[in-house]
Amino acid sequence: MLEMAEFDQIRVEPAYRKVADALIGRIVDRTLRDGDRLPGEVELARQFGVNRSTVREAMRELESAGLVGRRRGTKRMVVTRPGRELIAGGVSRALMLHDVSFVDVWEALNVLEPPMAASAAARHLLADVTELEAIARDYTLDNASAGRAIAHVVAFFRSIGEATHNPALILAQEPLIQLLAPSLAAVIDKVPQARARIATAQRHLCAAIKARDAAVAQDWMGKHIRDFRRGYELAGINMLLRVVPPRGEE
Amino acid sequence: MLEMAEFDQIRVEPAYRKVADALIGRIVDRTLRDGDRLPGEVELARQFGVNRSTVREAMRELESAGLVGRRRGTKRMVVTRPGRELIAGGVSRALMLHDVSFVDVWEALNVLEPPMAASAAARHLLADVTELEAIARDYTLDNASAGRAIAHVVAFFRSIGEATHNPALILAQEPLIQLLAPSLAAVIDKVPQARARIATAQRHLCAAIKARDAAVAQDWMGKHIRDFRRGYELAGINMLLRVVPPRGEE
DNA sequence: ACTGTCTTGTTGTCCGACAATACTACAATC
DNA sequence: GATTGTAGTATTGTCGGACAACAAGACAGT
Repeated sequence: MLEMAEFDQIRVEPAYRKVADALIGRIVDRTLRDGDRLPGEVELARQFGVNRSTVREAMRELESAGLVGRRRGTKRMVVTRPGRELIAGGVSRALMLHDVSFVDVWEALNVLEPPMAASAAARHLLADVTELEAIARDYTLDNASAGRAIAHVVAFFRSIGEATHNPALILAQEPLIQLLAPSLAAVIDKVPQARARIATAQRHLCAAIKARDAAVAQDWMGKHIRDFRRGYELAGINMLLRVVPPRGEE
Repeated sequence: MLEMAEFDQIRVEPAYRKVADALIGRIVDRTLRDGDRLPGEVELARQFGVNRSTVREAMRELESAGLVGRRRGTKRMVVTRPGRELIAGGVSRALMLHDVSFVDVWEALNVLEPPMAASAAARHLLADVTELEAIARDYTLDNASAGRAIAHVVAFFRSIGEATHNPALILAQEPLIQLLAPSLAAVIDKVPQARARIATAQRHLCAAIKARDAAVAQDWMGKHIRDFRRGYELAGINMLLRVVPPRGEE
């Protein structure tokens, strides 16, 4: 047979995709801005010249991407900017499905967090440090239950993220925390000294960040993260195991 | 008025969300695995006891999350694991909408990439280095057009990511590359020495990674990333500007 | 100032329908 | 034997219309 250059694949996009893309385009190029109310479904169907069902399918796509949403108990859709948790949720789901292991997550945290602490020390505003100290205080006062303790630990990391004022870092950090959090319960209850060591690290981190001492902050965060790894080892958790979804929450 | 503990908000989820959640649950808990063919829409509608339209809306949600998809030119939906580009696309869109700036992206790359190079040096397999060298060669041979040059640069970063064999790092890196790439065109054409410096960095990185010398790899990647920043400065780009979506591609 | 009531617009869900096309099996042709 | 045509079925994409539930106002009654 004669050799011949292959043809490009011809892709036929269904109407609901085109509608979705059109809307996404308008949001990305800021013709539609955060808070704007979208026209109703019938109106959109009229404008695009498609059926309302088609518009609705497109809408579901935008909705799950966090680009549109409803305000509490309201009916009309408004344009929204995708929230951290939503996006990070998608990322952590993807990571789980790609068999990410505990070491993988830990390694990523080990890469990310110390420089983030340094950046927080350099860039934080006054309110950030207040918030951070409040969370550290909450942790020391309310860490009896593993669940509460972890919630505070997670909040502490998030708060350091906020203090960097860098959305890219914040969003990179979030899925890792989400993946780590559920498994921390096992660690924190099996390792007696864990709670105290976390408190110490948080105290030093607060102080270093407040004093804008990036080097010390980075250093203590490094210790902090390495402590987590030691915790896993002491708790006898095989870090090559893949991260699994949290138990059925209902 | 008497003070009284507030009630929890009661949330009424529409049927399409519940259907979507049910399906997502099955995928996340691996009852449905990658490659499995889903039942048809009518069958699903029967099982859930809802209308086909409702199933379809749920489906769009899963589809846009990358959890299901169609193989080229086939009709039935199959379960898929969300691909890097798709997930990263959502993340970079979110970052753009949150007004991430060039410094933000650069800072994140500066945090992430050097340790990734180190990790790649430590963990790579033979094939990884072959691939990496191939890409470096492609770059030196085909960098006349800015577009081609950038494509190779991006591929080089991705390849280093792959060499770490850490999905968490790979997925953290991808949105940053996606955001940086389009703007590199302006840099690479305005800074004469850029192409040569990139080639040098790639050469040293290949060598260090191949020799499993993590320290040197980390070091050169640091130089490489800092070069990008210098490039932006030389090109006179204000790094506090927010990253904008690439021009209309059609 | 608060509480019903009414109207209207919008969304969530259903039903039924049809065209286009993927899939399958089988016959026909070279 | 391998490719190509044919027919029948399953499935998706899209449409039109329908209705209940409910949010948002407007308005009146107390």
